[in-house]
Amino acid sequence: MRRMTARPANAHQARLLKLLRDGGPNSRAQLGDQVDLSRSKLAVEVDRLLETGLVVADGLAASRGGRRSHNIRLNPELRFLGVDIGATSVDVAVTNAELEILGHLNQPMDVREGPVAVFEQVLSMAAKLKASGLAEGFDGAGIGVPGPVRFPEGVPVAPPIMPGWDGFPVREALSQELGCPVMVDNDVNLMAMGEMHAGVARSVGDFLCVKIGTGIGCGIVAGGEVHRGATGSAGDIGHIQAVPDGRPCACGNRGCLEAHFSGAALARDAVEAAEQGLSEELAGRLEANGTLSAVDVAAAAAAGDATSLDLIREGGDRTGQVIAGLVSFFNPGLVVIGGGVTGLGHTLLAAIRTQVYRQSLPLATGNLPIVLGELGPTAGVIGAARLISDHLFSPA
Amino acid sequence: MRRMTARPANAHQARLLKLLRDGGPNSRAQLGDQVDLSRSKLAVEVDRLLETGLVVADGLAASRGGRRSHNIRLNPELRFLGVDIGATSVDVAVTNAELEILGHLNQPMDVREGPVAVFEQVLSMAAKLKASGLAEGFDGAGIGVPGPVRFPEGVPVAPPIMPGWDGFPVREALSQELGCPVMVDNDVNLMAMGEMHAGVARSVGDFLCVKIGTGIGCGIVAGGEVHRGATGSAGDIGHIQAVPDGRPCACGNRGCLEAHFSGAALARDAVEAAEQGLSEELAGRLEANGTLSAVDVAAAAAAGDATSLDLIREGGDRTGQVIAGLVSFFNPGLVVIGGGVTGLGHTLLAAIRTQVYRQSLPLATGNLPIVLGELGPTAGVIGAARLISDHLFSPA
DNA sequence: CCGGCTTTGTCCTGTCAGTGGAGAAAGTCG
DNA sequence: CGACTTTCTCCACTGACAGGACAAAGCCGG
Repeated sequence: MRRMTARPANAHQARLLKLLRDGGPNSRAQLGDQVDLSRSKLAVEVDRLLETGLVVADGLAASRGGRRSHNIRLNPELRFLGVDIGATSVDVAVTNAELEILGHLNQPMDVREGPVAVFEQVLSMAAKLKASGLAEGFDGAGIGVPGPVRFPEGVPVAPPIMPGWDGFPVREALSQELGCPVMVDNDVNLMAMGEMHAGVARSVGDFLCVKIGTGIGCGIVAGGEVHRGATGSAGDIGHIQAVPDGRPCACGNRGCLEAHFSGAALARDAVEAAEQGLSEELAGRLEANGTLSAVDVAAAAAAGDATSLDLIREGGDRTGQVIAGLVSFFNPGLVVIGGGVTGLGHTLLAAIRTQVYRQSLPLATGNLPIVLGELGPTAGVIGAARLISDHLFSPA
Repeated sequence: MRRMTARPANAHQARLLKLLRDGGPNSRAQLGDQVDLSRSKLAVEVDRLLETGLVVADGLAASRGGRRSHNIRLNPELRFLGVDIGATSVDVAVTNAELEILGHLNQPMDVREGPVAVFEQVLSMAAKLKASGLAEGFDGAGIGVPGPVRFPEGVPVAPPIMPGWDGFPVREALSQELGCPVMVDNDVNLMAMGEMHAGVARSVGDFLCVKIGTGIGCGIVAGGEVHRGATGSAGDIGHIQAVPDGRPCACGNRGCLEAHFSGAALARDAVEAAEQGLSEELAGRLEANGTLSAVDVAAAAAAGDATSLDLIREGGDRTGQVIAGLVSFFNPGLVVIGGGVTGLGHTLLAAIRTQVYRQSLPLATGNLPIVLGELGPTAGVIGAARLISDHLFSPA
């Protein structure tokens, strides 16, 4: 199949495409109910969309007591590629135009190997997905990187944990390789978009999405729009001071949140605890694997290891204190916790909640749910697909 | 004169009104350059606005080498009332439709006297402004209160420092008394709007406006729009923890920013220092007045008093630490410092800057101006007038 | 099988917003 | 006084859109 190149010609068409994406197949009449256009005008726009091939009419729906309606849906052959580059792994997924995941691959990989090596990996994963028959090509791709991005250009800027990526033209390079439009964003923003599209944050206008993985970041959604900040570094909360004169951080300061709690910090603390003989559980795991990760701590905690539970609780306290400040400041309607360490589950969540509810003002916390993300590792790739679909489903 | 009741009939008219408000008088041709409409269409819309009386054509401009143009301007008889209720004083100003202040009154008053007493005061000040011939009536009023507001209804909610105001229908009551439309917002948000309209934040899309007065608050502007949060309490940063296990705060917690630095905290610390004999300068002033305020500390500091300078510096450090976190989180393009304690001037500013530049990431601070507000005590009333004019200059 | 009823989709006409060109009005300048 | 410029007005043409009439296609009960 030849890839789609059409874009909606006007705001009406854009609106219709997004309704079909978010609400699934619909009859013309159902669309008319949602879009405040006359039936005639609607019919015209739908016909034009049918001509472009962006949507198709396949078959008739069951009757509801009258003439049967045509099923209007997004072209089922459209394919988006969602790429989520984490600090230590790469996720690549194919979705249809309704952003349903058709195939998903995950591969451990260190971003610090640089853009060239990572791109090679991403492309080979995309090729594998294609080879398995899920796609013949891609109509668009979204990609998230673990650092600040100059959004309009799709270029990472001054990323602390990914040297070598600074200024690398991610958007342009990937667009060239894949032969389709590409949008680039920070991975945390994409997670927020994912949860907003298909996760816990559906229909919430203002929320925060805290991602705790190798580092810590926070997606900010205000009025339904992702807030990226003046230089694309909004949400970079890993280096907010959590502990005065605390642990030294890679950034040069002391007491940064990330230095006290994150996947990396937790692993480090666990190794320390094991070596000091504080926990047999952790020591055993360290001996077995030669190293420890957040997953080990989670497992040890699940097995009742007190030291691990303490580590998690303490980290949750630190994180909760910082989030409490952000809640006072931003007054979100929802806080989503996600990322690798969500395996720590309810021990972590309880600690965070306690701190936030204790420290923030009642008005801000009165009706504030603090919940785990619903989509887990797929939030990023869904958000990435959503990013590019938002772009392609807007008037050119 | 009968008050204006007309509103723009469509988006074009709204756009034109705002251009005239922000850019002053213009010819039809100049308007046409800014609005992307054909001359004919523009002429039609301008004529309709002339019919409504919202704008007037008074006289001809000097020729620029051809036919002289008509001066189109907002009706110079339009009057807005801007009200800024602070914790300890009330500001009331009259503006024309271009939001220029025609008259401004300030009166000390404690908000805790409750809405009835404060309203009486506001109305008498408004009456005095009318009596002095500045206005025959008001076409709209904006009012800021020092606490969270449920914005759509214009009702304060759970305001910590203004008991008795909770749920009081400010908008409705004032609208009834003045006989014109009224909008209500948090005072800090209005300060931000004021600085955005006519102050240092002109043409900045994302910025923070920290107001340090009796308490501390922060106006948040994202994408040119004020962010009010899920329950209207966004920007309430006074109770973010600045010092672990620090001073007890009225809110029940310890170490809140406001407990360590604010007009009230500074006065308290100054009295303490004077009583402990740490500063002759302050002790002298305390003896003279029987009390000390932030103004005294500012004066003492200006006179070189080391203790006062230390107090200011320490407060600036605390505030700077909190702002540093907010800068990392929000990544603003500008930080404005305003409110009563800006009399502390550059000592304060320097301390804040030092902390922010030291603690926030380079990308977020690289090109981040941290400046004092330009409008001083008029920021609030200008912002209030702007609020209601934004409302009235939008299609009904 | 037929006629009333419902729902869906199509067609057509009238209205209104908006464009762009012609030209009138009112200047400047040499 | 005439050539040129700028501003504003008028008018005819286009296209977006609403809303009603109507056709198509189903249901159901008799």
